[in-house]
Amino acid sequence: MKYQLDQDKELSTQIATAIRDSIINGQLIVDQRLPSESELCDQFDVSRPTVREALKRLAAQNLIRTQRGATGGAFVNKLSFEDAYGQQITTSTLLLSMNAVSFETACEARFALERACIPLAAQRRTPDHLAAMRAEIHRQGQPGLTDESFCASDVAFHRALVDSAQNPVMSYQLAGAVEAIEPLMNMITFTARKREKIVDLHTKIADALETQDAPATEAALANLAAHTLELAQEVADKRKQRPA
Amino acid sequence: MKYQLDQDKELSTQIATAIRDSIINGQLIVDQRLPSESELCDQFDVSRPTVREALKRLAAQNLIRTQRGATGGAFVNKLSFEDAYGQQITTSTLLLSMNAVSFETACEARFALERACIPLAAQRRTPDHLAAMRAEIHRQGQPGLTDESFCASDVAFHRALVDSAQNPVMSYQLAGAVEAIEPLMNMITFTARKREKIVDLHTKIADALETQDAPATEAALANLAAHTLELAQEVADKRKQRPA
DNA sequence: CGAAATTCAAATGTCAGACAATTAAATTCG
DNA sequence: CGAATTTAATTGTCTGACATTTGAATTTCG
Repeated sequence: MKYQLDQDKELSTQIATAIRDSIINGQLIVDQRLPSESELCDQFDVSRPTVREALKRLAAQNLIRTQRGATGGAFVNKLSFEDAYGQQITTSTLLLSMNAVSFETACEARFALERACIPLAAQRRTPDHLAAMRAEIHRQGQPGLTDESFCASDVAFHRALVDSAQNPVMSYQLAGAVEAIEPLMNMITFTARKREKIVDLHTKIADALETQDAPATEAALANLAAHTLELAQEVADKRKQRPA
Repeated sequence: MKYQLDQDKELSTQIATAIRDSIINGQLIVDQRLPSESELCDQFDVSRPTVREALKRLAAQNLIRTQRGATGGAFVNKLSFEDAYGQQITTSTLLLSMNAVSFETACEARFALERACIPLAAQRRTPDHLAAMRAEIHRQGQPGLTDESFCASDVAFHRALVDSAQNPVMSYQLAGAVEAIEPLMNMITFTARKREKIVDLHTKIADALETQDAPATEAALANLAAHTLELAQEVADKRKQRPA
């Protein structure tokens, strides 16, 4: 294997990029073992710490895993959907908070994308999915639930909805949109009255999904979207009055 | 700043996690300088190579950037939408190829999510967006275009469509779905006849979007989706006949 | 002979100290 | 005062060593 390195960047970056490219274009396949660290030192003509920094960069992206011991080494990692979910959620959450994305914008994206799942969900939802959704709805009705737990349950409800479309690629793509909004939702205070309303809207969604009525489900989701935006507006208004 | 480290994992992982958490929960804010490497060595009671491996992990996720020199150091990086796009596309592409996701599944996800953009796109699309889409359509009609370039133009067309909804969160979330399918599309041979058909379908989408007719745009997109699946089916059938 | 215990070797994980390169600030000098 | 120089702080890289882990080879013993 011969590597042509870039220029100007740090060595560990160049090496990480070279190896990453080899993985992407298929020269290195899943579960294949990379050369040992000392072999990589020779190949790239750098010291071991530099090689290790490069490998850590790749490990941070779940592109490789390392094992110690006699038959150990660095192996090309099969990126799992689960790993990808996690990365996706972390990145999305940070992206929203660091760029001060408004609740309206995030909400709009979330509900628009979720709507895209409905036709498939109506077609494919299983009793398990419906049960998961109803379980969260029930949880949301429990008194004494903290606002954080209520939001977490809300996210779980929507995740179940998305998963019921039974398309792993969609579930992955939507993970960020569904989860990253949670920190923003956590700024809302959910009174008993508000929770009741949301539980009602969630129930209507689950009911429509159960009858496999896609248009009705879309309509119910649209109602929830509108209601959520109203809640956010209230918070924004209060904040404007007393911008502490 | 006091850190409570996990256990059992490698030191550089623990340190990276601790710092990442500080960034996520807001203890470290954008552009804030982290302690110097030697200070981190003292804080975590590890050697410099170990600290550096941790920092490289964070750098690989665009969470920090480093500068050399007297006033240098590691700084919390503001994760830009652009950076996030890139990560998203890389991850999505690898996810699809490593998990052998079928063209049908990826296609279904892509068109379903893209459909979610239509109502907003119909409302907000600007002449610039329409011009970008028509430019790609024109390109797709050029004779002598390679299949790769044709696919790249197709991706650019869809990206323009998504961007016309003018919601950066949606553009980000869809980046993976729109771009990651390109390697799969590249396995299709686009004859002149097929290209003509696709150009026609693209044109219908652009026309409908121009008149801000959301239902018509959705219908046109659905036609494209159906046609794309047919093409994929052809390829799959051929492959089955002669599974070389 | 066969199985358990031991040893071995290879690989990653960590440490210590040094020097190189870069960069902004401080200092010096015309 | 301004330009050139020096200095100090920081990251980037190298060298070499030792620790730890782990599978495989070897040895030992029933």
